[in-house]
Amino acid sequence: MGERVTSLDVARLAGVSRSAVSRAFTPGASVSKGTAAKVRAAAEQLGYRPNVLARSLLTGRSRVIGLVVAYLDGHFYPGVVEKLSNAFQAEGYHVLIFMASRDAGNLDQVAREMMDYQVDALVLASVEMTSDITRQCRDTGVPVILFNRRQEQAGELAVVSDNQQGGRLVAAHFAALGRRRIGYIAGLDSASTQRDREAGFVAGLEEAGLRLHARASGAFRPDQARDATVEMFGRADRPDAVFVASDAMALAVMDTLRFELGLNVPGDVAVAGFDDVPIAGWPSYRLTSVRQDVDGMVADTVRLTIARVEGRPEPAPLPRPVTLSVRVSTTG
Amino acid sequence: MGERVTSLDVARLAGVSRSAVSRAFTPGASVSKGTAAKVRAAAEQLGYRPNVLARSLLTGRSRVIGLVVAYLDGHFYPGVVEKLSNAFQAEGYHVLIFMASRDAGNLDQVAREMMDYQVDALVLASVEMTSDITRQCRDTGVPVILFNRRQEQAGELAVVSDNQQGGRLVAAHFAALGRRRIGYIAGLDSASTQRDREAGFVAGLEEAGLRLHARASGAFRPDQARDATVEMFGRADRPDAVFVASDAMALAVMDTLRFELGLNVPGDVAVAGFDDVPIAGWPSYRLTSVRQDVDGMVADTVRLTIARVEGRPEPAPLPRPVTLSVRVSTTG
DNA sequence: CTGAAAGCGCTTACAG
DNA sequence: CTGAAAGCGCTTACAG
Repeated sequence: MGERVTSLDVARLAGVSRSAVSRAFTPGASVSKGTAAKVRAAAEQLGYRPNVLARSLLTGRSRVIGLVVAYLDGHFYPGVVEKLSNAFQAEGYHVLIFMASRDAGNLDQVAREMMDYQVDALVLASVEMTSDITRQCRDTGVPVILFNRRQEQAGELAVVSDNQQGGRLVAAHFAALGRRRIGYIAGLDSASTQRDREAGFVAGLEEAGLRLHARASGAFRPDQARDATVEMFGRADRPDAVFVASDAMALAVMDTLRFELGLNVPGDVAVAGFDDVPIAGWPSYRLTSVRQDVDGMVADTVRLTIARVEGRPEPAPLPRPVTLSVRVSTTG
Repeated sequence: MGERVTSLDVARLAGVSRSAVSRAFTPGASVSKGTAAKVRAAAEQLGYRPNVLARSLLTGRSRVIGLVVAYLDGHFYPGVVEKLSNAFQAEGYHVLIFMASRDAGNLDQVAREMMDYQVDALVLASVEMTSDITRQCRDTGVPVILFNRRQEQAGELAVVSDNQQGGRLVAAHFAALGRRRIGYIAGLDSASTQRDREAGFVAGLEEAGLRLHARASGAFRPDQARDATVEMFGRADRPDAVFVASDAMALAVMDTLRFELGLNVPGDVAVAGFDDVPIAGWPSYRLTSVRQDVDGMVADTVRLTIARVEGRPEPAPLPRPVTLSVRVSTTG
């Protein structure tokens, strides 16, 4: 180990006190130009950098945000993690990432461990059960922000898209295309995204004088979406359009329709998804999909999180508008 | 904020000293059963958990590993991040994630910030320039482990696949299929993965009495891979087989060949990639690809990292063997 | 503007 | 096995 350089070493070399060193590294602290310059020179020479842990112990602020994610394989959350990290970094915060197992069985332990690290706030993305974890954090006074999930419970801060509007857009699109036998492949019902997307979709169908013709659940899993597709399209009166609650499932649904069931998309079936992940635009798929404003959601999340960490009573942002990326999978 | 519960609060309630509380939370410390039980009961009642920051300050160990990644959109690294996080969590470590921008321009700053957080080690994945960062860390005595990258410089610890062997496998496969006009679409030459894959591929061709017919660079970017494909296959004497240095590019190459150039895969051109990402197996692609043993690499990385953190002189592991997942894109 | 002193919450020799 | 004391590296009122 290289000998750890402390503020005292710098102070001695610069001929000032430890307080002065600390001030020289604190933006806006009252320190004369000369002192600051001497400190900076000495610090440079010794390779000194303040120990963030020691600072955190004093200030009670770690400038670390705990980010809990469960799925990194659905093509949606990797981009989210990247953008959240970058955005927090730009604000002088850093991200401690915790993987929750898919069944959320270890969520309590994860929550405790994050608290142990004195994170300033917790951002939960792609996590199913959040009641326990949020209660724990509230007791400790650590703000919790849900990303892409609402929680009915009072007092939860959530950043979401207008998922209902997304469902409604797809319904209107299907209706305008003249499709009549409409199917829906759902995500996990424990997720507000699933419930909102379906509610909006069904409402949109009703507005167009239509109703749901078939429904199955793919639980946000490609393999289960495949099974749901086989079952839904193996029946006599199969749908001529299907809305799938996420692209991760919708891509599997397209593959199943085309390669297993020999159906033409969109000739036999129009397919629409949700998230507009990069692959949706690839030539092999050209999947019509509801696009979330991820950049906007990330910006809202960072602003909301930092406000809460700093004790400002920033209100939860409005749901972000979504748009429909119309592609060949519905229009031919 | 909920009042912070400290070890002193617990000590008072349990009628013991702070030392006893500390020992009750330190596995293997000498403390009587009775005392430990009293402490545990009091801690439970107060909701006490030790402050990891304070402990780190004393012990000089944060049990935090800094993970630097640049690309989270190539379908390969998200799985890596997930597996690394899980594996470190299982060993009682946690992962502070830092996004390096693609051009690595902010790598120095990222390195400094990680040091500020007193990470116990640094794992660098998908990072191009690593010389500065590794030197900085060596000065501080923080171990640096490269994931999926070698560095020629002495003393670097790297965990890699046998990339040369991967290239060789593809060459032998193409030769066995009777392909003669062989193309290669390269990644960034600054990456050892690129250089090793190409070297192995060329060596394998030579062993089969073949040589490279065409070469272009896609720089590990799908869009540049598309351009390279258009150029390589727009010429008269186009290849009848092409090896692409990563699946992220290979999938784009397949799309370009089929949908832009109207070529049949593998009828006109056999295509092989590297990484065997999940999409490679999807019905729309069925891409032959070199599979890396990611689980093995992760295990090596965690073992190596922890050994170094604990001061044990674990040697760098051998390159992990790779296998070829043969699919329709080469065999029809 | 500057320094001495106290203290953040914990662990660890040191005695007993 | 147990407790009192020192100290990890820093910041922050408090005087000056």
